[in-house]
Amino acid sequence: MSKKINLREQKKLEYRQKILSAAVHEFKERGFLNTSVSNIMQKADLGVGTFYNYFGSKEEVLMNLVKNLFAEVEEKIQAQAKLKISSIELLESCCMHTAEIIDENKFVLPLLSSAAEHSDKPEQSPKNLSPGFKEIFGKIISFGQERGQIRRDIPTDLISEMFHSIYQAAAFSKLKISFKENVRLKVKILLDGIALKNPQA
Amino acid sequence: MSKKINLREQKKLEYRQKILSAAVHEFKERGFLNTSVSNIMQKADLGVGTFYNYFGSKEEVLMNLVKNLFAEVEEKIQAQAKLKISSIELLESCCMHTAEIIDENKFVLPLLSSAAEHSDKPEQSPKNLSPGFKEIFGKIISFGQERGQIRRDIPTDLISEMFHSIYQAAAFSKLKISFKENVRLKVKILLDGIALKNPQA
Amino acid sequence: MSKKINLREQKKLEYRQKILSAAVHEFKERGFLNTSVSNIMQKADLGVGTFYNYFGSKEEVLMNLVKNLFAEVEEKIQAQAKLKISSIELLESCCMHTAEIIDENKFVLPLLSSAAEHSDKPEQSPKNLSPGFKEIFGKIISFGQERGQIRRDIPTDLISEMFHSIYQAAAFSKLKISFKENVRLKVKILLDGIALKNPQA
Amino acid sequence: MSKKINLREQKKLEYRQKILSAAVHEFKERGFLNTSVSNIMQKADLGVGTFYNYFGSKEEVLMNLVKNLFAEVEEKIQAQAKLKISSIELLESCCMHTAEIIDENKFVLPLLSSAAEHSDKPEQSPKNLSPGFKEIFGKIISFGQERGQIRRDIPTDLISEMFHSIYQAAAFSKLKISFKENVRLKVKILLDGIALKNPQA
DNA sequence: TATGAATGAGGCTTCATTCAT
DNA sequence: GATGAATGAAGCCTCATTCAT
Repeated sequence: MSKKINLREQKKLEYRQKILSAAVHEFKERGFLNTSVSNIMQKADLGVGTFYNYFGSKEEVLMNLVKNLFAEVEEKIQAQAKLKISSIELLESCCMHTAEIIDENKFVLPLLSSAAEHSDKPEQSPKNLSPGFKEIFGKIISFGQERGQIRRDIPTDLISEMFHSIYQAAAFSKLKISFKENVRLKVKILLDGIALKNPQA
Repeated sequence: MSKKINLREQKKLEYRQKILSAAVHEFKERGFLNTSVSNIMQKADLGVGTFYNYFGSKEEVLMNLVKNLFAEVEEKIQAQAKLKISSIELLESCCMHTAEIIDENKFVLPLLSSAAEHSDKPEQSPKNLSPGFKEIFGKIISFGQERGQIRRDIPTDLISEMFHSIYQAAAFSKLKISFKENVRLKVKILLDGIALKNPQA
Repeated sequence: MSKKINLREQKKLEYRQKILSAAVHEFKERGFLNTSVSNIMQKADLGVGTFYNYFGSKEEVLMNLVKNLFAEVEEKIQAQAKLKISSIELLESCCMHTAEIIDENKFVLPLLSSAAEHSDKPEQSPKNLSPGFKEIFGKIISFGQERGQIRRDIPTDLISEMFHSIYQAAAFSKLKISFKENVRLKVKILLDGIALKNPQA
Repeated sequence: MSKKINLREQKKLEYRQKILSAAVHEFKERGFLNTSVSNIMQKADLGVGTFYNYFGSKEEVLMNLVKNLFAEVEEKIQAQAKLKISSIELLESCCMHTAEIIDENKFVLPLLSSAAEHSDKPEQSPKNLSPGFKEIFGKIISFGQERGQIRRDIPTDLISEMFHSIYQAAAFSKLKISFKENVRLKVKILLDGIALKNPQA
């Protein structure tokens, strides 16, 4: 009995994963908007109807992917935060870890900024997840501001937004350098722009 | 005869303008994706079919709008460039002028980064216009780098890209401050990040 | 120019009529619920999309049909009302005229009572038209009550509802007699049930 | 062994009942058409597939419910029939008992007149059960006609049909009075319309 | 026998594009 | 050249029914 259930559950998980993978593949290949549920399920080698046993809509799939991404990012950052380094150094290191994770999932980024436009169901918009992104960096920044390592004449949110936009821009860059290098250099500028050279005692 | 032709030409221009204006209005109101050709032509008080005498697709309209915008931006910047100020000061002033123009046409911005996704005809993507944007800033930056006013350890393109992304991010910001103020503060950081404090002789 | 418009308008009317006719045919044949927009347009020999140039939904088509029916009924009744006869006689004669009209359009009747259940768009429910039906009879009845020709111990609305239900029931009757005869006999009973034998002076 | 079978039989009955109850609940709550097999089985806390071990379709469930209802109505009427009262009085009393039962199960009524429409399997239509309803009243009426208490110029079936339609109409009435009061008043009219005042010897 | 996930037909609707006038 | 109705592909989603476990 329990075996039976396990088998089923396992199959379910497997299918769910199959759909997610197919979705990622299609999103990467055709972009979110040009991907239809039918596309995804064809790739997944499953019936269209099956999709709706797992997700309510294409948007929901995306949200899932984004959520996972954020979870991963956050985890990495938590680990970094334990090290005894300056906020500036922490930000730099976090940025690079984040870049690494996003590098593998760049297709979600265009959506963070544009999906809102497409949907009649704003409550499902991935944009709602984006704050999570900024909050993480926001904490580090405001801590740095408190400790006098980061300038205080610019609102924390705004700085946070700049970090965020670096990923966006890098994801779409047509420059020849890699995503990660792109991020690295921009982060360098940004950190130079916000760091206080003579930290207050 | 020539007069008749002129009249016709004029009419054509007039219609074209009507369509462009209607498109701007609708894009602002409903967003690019939620605007249909029919929407535009209704607003323009013209037949749907007429649209296709002037443009090949909605995307093409957008491209036109973006082109015009860039022309306007460039003009402003050319004027600034004649003043005898440092590259940093020039960039700052150009950024604010640009912000002013974009502030009125924010609807094009989401498209600069995401429209590529929507279209089966990538050759028509507005993305192809985006370089124009960066080139303008690129010139100022590289001039500043030559004159030792701007750091040289970061490729010009990359810095240029950062300026670009500031507009993107500001256009979508949910922070309470205005678009222009948002841009102003970020430009401040960015300039601090790229300026060489002790210009080389 | 005006001719051109006329031609178009004519074509439009013709198509509209074509759709309505096809709808009636299909509704009769398969019932409202089992009829799809696609069914209708196939019968009408027109593209599916065309349907939406004329009507917003299947429900709207139905409403149109019902509206027309009511208009016809009302017209007949107005004519009768001018005759100098007792309310009872007037009701009888109106009922028969109504029966005649409905006889040709019985397929709408099931819908008057059941369509409400099917629709997520209650505001479009044909039920909202039904009142019109009862109001017409209501006026005659209440006038008869005032004049002492019809019993006053039963609310006008309720009597009105009974008339209405006679059509419903007759439309679905499996008895061998004709729709009109069915109505005639029931009306007879109903009138006997509501008539005051000795009209008050 | 026989015990085991009994247990199994019992379980089967229990499940069947569970499904029927769940169906009633859902039909009441969402209407017949908006209720899916899945809805019912969820409410019944059973697997969807199980449904098909007991019933062939949603329609079949409805038929069962209607059958039960009729059985209940008939039982009440049989009891009444034993009293020594006139056919008119008997009808009145039966009508009110019937009203009471139906009041609790109004959801079946729309279906008596419209369900036929929903199904591709007309042989399963609940309409086929409706006669049962009329037969019961038919007996009383024809007996009354024989005894000279009810007019003979109208076919028994037709009068019977009128009784039937009273329930239909009352179930859907939008008037403020209660279902039972609605029925009571209409029955009053109907009885006045069919009663012979001076019963023939 | 119970289960419930998979299935795909089928319904609705939108809209870019064509084409007869 | 302007018009706007016709078109049908394409997307979304629901749900009765099947079938492997």
